[in-house]
Amino acid sequence: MNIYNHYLKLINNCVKDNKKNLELKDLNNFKGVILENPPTNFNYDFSTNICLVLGKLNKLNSINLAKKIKKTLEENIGDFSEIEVAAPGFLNLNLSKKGAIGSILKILSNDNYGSIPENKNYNIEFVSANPTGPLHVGHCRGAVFGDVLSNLLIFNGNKVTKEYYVNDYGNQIQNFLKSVYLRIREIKYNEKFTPSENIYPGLYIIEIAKKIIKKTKLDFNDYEKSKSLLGTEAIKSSMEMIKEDLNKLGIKHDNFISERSNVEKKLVEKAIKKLTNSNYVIEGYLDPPKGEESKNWKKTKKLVFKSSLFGDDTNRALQKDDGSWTYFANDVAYHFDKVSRNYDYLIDILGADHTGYIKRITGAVSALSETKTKLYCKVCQLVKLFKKGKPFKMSKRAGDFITVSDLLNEVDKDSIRFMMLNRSNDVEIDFDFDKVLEKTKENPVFYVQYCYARICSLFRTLKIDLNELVQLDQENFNLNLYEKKILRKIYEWPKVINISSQKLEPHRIPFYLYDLSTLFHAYWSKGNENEELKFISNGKVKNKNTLVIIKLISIVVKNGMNILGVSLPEKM
RNA sequence: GCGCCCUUAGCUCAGUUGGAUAGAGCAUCGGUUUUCUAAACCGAGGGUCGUAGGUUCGAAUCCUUCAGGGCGCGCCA
Repeated sequence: MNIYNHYLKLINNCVKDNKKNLELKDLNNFKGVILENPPTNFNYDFSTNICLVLGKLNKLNSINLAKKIKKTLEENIGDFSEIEVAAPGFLNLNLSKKGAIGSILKILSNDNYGSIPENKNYNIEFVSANPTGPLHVGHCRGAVFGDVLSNLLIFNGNKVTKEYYVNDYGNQIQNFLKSVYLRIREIKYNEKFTPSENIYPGLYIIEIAKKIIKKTKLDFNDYEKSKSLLGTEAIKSSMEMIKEDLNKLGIKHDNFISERSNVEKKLVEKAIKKLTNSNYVIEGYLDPPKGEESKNWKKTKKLVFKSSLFGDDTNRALQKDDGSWTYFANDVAYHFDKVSRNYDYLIDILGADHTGYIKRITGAVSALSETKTKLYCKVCQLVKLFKKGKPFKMSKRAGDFITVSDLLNEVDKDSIRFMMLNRSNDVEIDFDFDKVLEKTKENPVFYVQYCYARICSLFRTLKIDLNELVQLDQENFNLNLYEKKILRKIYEWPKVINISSQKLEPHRIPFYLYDLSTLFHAYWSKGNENEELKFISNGKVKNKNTLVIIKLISIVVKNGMNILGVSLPEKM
């Protein structure tokens, strides 16, 4: 239920019906006409630019047109109590008692107020961290982002498959397995472990090694012979760590797709065959890489994807020199698999360092699906850690990077989730440990949670179940300024959801919830200054309608926090 | 050199898909509590929306130029 859309339609239809009287020839399907919340100091429920848009289209003076449309609306729509013409041709409108009651009842009658049913089928791939160790903070942002985006899309009635692509194939995995092997030798045979360029120094490898020693009876005297078992056990053990961390963050994927098994299923060949048939893949040569001089580059003939057709700088190799598949080739195969599973949309959540990858992979999806499936790539920028205002460095080489579990030891899940979303994904986050731990207004999570806790406390005092239906007092319906402001904010909620899901930008939700909470806290505090504005007197609510407005806040806050996956304590 | 992202108050950032007098938080200064939870509220100051053009009734938002910052630019994943 979107109140703006409801009244916009009503207004548009009314104008259409009175087209002749209004001397309008061209309506252009009301393109660009909007109804929205006016700037706060105007004290109107809605404002519309209809006269500006139609005036321009029909070469009429906007103010004169506005005066006429005002009259027409007053004669035909009973829901407005007041319509103001404002320069340069805006119409500001206030809902009548009947109109306001109608909107409130509509909101109350809808369990998922704000939801805009789309009924599409999405696949969203996120995290997909290499199974070579635990998650670090960098993964955390994409993880939360993907999860919340999924929640948002589900809230809008879509089917969403949350997927993790397990990169259990390729050189990084080989390095990882070698590292585990060396650690096993260290423990079992007291061999000195010396980190080198391709060997992972991280101490977590020791834990994995211990686990594998305990679990198997192999002697680990020959790397080649141990490799297959190492492969399954070490990767399994990594994935367990990763899943545990995700679980602590409240994230659960539906599918884990293995790169290795895609390769073994010959999916790569199938995908490439399709692309070859449609002439997107050719056998050819690539130019040497730009940027830095590379030492080992050789010009060899190989299979190449024509990603330059899709705006990429250059075509991309599908094979390495030795003829084996590149990471990209395997990823093309994976996306071919996704395309063939018939989703309406694919979404990939990427880290900032993968920006350059977008054109080739969206190109591949476009080619593989014959432009039927659209892939959206969303990039999350870096998270910079701060402690007591100072940057908190982590070095991957030394293996002392900060893991998600380190983070979770200090900061609770709710704060992490909220903070990771309290920025646009295009902007770097300064994540300050100390600020997140604060229980003040400076920490937005607590501020919103506190708002809900206060509402719960209010209902507790009144001995009314927050989940019960609260009746409006229609006879004495009269909202004060605070309530009107809150109600106007409540009207905005479906719009926030709409834009967030259309632009795949969930960060709008925490900002909105914060604003809504501010209005509530302000209203609440008025009771301290003025006894009249207290909600309760002698254990009973003074005005049922106030209670309904507060109930509306609780509905929206609850829906919003559910999407964010942040808990809402009833008492704080 | 090329591609993507960013540039809005002293600091960190929003900005409703082109609308009215550009908004929050922090910081600074000043005020509010025998409470329906002060973990809160109220007030004040603070802006050439990076630059220069263009599009139009109207631009922080769209187009172009330039400047500054970040990320990326193997057949690594």
